[in-house]
Amino acid sequence: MAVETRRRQIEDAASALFRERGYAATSVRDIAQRLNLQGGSLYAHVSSKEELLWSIACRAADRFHGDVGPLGRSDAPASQRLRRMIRAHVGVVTSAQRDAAVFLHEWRYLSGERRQMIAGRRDTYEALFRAVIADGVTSGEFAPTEPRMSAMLMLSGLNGIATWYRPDGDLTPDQIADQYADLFLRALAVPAAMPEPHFTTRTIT
Amino acid sequence: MAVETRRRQIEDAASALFRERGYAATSVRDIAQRLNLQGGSLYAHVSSKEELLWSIACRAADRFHGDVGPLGRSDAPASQRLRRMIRAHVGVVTSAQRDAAVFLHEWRYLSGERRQMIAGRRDTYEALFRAVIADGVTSGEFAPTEPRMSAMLMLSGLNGIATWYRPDGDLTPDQIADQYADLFLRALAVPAAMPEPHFTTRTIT
DNA sequence: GCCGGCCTAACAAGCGTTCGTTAGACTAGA
DNA sequence: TCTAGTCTAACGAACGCTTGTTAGGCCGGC
Repeated sequence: MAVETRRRQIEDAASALFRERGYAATSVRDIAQRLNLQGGSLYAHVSSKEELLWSIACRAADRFHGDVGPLGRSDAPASQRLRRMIRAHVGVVTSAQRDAAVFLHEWRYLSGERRQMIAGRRDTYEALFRAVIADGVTSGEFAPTEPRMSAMLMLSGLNGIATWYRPDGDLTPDQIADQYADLFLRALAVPAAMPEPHFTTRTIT
Repeated sequence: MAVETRRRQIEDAASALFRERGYAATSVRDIAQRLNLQGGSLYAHVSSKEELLWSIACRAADRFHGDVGPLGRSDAPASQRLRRMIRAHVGVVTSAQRDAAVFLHEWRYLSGERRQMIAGRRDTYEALFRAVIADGVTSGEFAPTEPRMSAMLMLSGLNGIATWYRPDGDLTPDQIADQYADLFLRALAVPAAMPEPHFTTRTIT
């Protein structure tokens, strides 16, 4: 309990510092100082600096997959799924901003197996967006496009939010998400010139 | 001459390493090793590690502003300017990939005045995109949108290319740029459903 | 013979991590 | 109720190593 709490405090302080200064530029003593501890004292709760990074990256990955994954696997129309995913993704990025930034940018300082694991979860997550876009294309909801590229574009854009979002800014996460979703969905929409004969046009290969 | 060349070699090696491992995780000895030198020997050509980072960030900033800036300030229609800017930006990102990545991600390890200078050039560059989008909106070429957000989205997407682009991949920079431009311009386009009446619709695309 | 370019050697500072120790709180037994 | 034992959380010093940087000397080409 008290141990658990302390551990969380350490992870939170580390998460903030890793985001502010980067993993390599943050020392164990920096983290300890935020909690008014000595450097060595952290090792009662943590087995190494890298394991700390690993924990933070994992809990961020959990949130992304947990919040966004199910929305992508529902059987709603692709455009609807996509909009919901975008909203959820922006939700994670803004509410767990520090963790998200660590997951997105600092994971590469992990080594070996741990690094591969996070890379794998990243890939799986990206594949989720690719799949929904591909679904929309084959169902005729979206204009033909290279899902690989549009998904990368979308995720780069969404992840950029973690860089510039400020909780005290004048835009709520949902406002941002909706505007982004509008832009993306318009980018993917089939040109209205010759409107599709409405719904269940699943037959396009 | 020989000095200039050596200096360039050092900058290039440093640029590659800063991109691969990050500035803080790259040691002066690492850089020297790439050129079969001893760590201390670099200091005949370089006054500090940070000055090296500064040089690399500057030359990247020069390329972005030099290649893209003029295109944004021409008096062509906004959509045309934007497409050209995107192509040029992707050109820089792919042809000076390492420098660009350093400019985009490692500049924050600069301190004091130098850091502010690069941040300023970044802001100016972003403002260029915002301005073109705003132009397009007021001229009726683009649907009403928040230029701040659409510009951030665009730049996040374009800069993400620096992360995943591989010169030996199966997409040329121009192909990537065109696909991205298509997506962006469709996202910004005024809905064709009820076309604007007047405004001398200068042909888009 | 000078001088640019590189070497080796050293420097102080800081790194992640370990370890013996301690202060305080809790618990059990007499 | 005292006391002995145990547990926890942290200290603070030290370890071996790496960091950025400096200094002095050697060598080859003008």
